[in-house]
Amino acid sequence: MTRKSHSITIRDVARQADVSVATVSRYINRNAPVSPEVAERISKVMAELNYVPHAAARHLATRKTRSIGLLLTTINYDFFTPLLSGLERVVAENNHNLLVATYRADLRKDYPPPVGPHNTDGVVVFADALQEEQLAQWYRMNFPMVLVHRTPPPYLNIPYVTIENKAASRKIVDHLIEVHGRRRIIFTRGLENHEDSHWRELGYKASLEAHGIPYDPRLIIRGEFDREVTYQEMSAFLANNHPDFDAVFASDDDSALGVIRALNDAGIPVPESVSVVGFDDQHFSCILPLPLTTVRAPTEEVGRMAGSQILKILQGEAADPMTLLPTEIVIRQSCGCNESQS
Amino acid sequence: MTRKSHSITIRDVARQADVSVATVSRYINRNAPVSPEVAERISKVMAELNYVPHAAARHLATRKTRSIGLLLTTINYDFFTPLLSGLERVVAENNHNLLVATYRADLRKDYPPPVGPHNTDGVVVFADALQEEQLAQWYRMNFPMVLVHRTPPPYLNIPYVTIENKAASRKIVDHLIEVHGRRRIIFTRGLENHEDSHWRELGYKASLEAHGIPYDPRLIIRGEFDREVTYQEMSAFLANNHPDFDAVFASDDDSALGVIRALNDAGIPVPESVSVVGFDDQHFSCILPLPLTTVRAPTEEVGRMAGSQILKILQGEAADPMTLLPTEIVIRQSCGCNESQS
DNA sequence: CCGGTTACAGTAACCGGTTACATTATTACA
DNA sequence: TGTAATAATGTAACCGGTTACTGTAACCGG
Repeated sequence: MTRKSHSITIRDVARQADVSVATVSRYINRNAPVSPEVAERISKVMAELNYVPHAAARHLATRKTRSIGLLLTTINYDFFTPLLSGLERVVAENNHNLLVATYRADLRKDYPPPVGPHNTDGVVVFADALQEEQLAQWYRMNFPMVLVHRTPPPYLNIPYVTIENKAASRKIVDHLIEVHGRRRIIFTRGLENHEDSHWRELGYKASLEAHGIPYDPRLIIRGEFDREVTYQEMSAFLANNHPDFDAVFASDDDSALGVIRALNDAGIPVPESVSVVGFDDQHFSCILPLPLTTVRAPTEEVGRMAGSQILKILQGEAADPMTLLPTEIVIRQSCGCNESQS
Repeated sequence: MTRKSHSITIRDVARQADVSVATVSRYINRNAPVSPEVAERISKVMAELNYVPHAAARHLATRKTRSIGLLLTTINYDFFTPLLSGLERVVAENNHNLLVATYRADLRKDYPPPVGPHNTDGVVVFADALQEEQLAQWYRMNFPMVLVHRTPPPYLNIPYVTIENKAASRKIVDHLIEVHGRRRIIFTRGLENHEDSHWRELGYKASLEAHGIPYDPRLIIRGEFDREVTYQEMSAFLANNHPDFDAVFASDDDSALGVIRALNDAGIPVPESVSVVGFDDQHFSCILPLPLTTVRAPTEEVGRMAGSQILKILQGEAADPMTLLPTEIVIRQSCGCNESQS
């Protein structure tokens, strides 16, 4: 293994262009005047030598990494594709890099998060990838953060971008009740501690209450935003003698899929006997055999907004404390309607 | 904005623990013996001060960034989720960071790639995110790379991991011909320059030839691995008076979806009149109204292998020049079969 | 008891940039 | 013509780690 030949430094360029390193640096950063002839010379030498400034050296000197971190709990769901895509775009457009990492605060208490002040200028934190204590610590050292799909605790003034969960949830449950006359509605809960799940449940309850339908805890089942888990749980629910029900509000589309499969297995006709609705409007939701009635979540937009907020902070501007993106229900057929809408 | 208070350096730790910075460094890296009492002291001070070593300083000194780059052409397809997920996992398990970036060599000729020797220890390059010239340059300075879904040109000895495209393509076309008696088979080509597409086309041709079916260029239509593009192209094909056909081999599942939609629009019954098959076996392919007959591509495994190969190189071991992951055809219903298989 | 290791620790150079400060030449203006 | 401002550039300290080199003391076999 030959020694790393990428050892062309700014001094090499300086020497060859017969100027000082300071001048080269100035030329590169265009932060001080450089005479045209000298600029020309430097530029030529740089091209010849194929010189690219060493990022770490630059970071060390400027104490900026020009990269922002994204902390996820997992990448395993297609849900994250648009989030990543949106975020990456704006980050790249602003000449920053994106460090993607997964971290489960609950599992890796002993290890520090893989991205943080030591290697990024700021991070975007998804849901509960980080625990409050860590957020608080970074907040104290005012390290730039923005939370997505999570509200900071009241004493931490961290900008966040999330979506309207409760109103839309309420609306979609209203739809089940008002349009389809459903009254015994199951809710498949998302992940523990996951705020989206919490709000969706509140919307569900609000709708029930508004319609004078009593809340029945037996109709709440575990879903964890996971197709398989929901399938298992729903199957188990159906296997034992269970309370009546005539609809399911799944906490996300993946979960809805699990529900539908379990119902199919049990020979229960959907949507005739049981309406099923989801949340997110993932890519697959409109191409299912029974297109899903769900709530459209602007996930890519969440990514973009998170990016632009964190960049704002880095530029010294104030970020919007809260960015709440609107959601809308999209009626397809799994609720029992037969409209076909994109 | 108060000055960045993350200025706790190794010297602070050293002072407070009453040792030299060298000793602290040794303790942190465990690369030289440190007496138990001293270790204890350092450890305590580090915890108290909440010290985290500054990555850039470390990078500069060691000339290692402990991060690896992933260069994609886009993140916009769910296809990338498993790739990312697999790669991130092994990278994280080996205490490295993952820098995700998109880059279209063809579009941004003037800009250097966002990840490279200046900010990573090695990169994983997807398909044609980089042009040959850039690969060659990095190869010359022996910068660690591994290619995914791309074969390096013969004179560049770069490890690559990809999947068996041709054999599987041939097999799936064989299936159309032998089991379903199809003989006029459309191929929706993927992206120009995209090797997968090329090999799949070769498999297609090989099958035709083996069955004595003449190759008809009029049956090749543009698809670009894109649902929408394929839909448009297929619709256009159907709109004008077109040669007969009785099957479509789409270069990927997304494309297959576009095909099916166009056929549905035209009132052509699938799979009765026309068989449609795809490639990749994406998440959605088995939950479609007409479950897709396709080829299972182990994309997550590709991510994992790419990760382990690049890490091997970083550790000075030799990587496998080629990692060819097997694919298998999965028969569902869009070809006309009615087996139901997961 | 002695020469040679080994364990442990400190000093300071170095990684490759940025930038405060200093210097010189040129221009502007009274 | 003299003085101040400005443009263009150089020198060298500094960012925060790592590590080569050095030194001391304890240890080891004979």
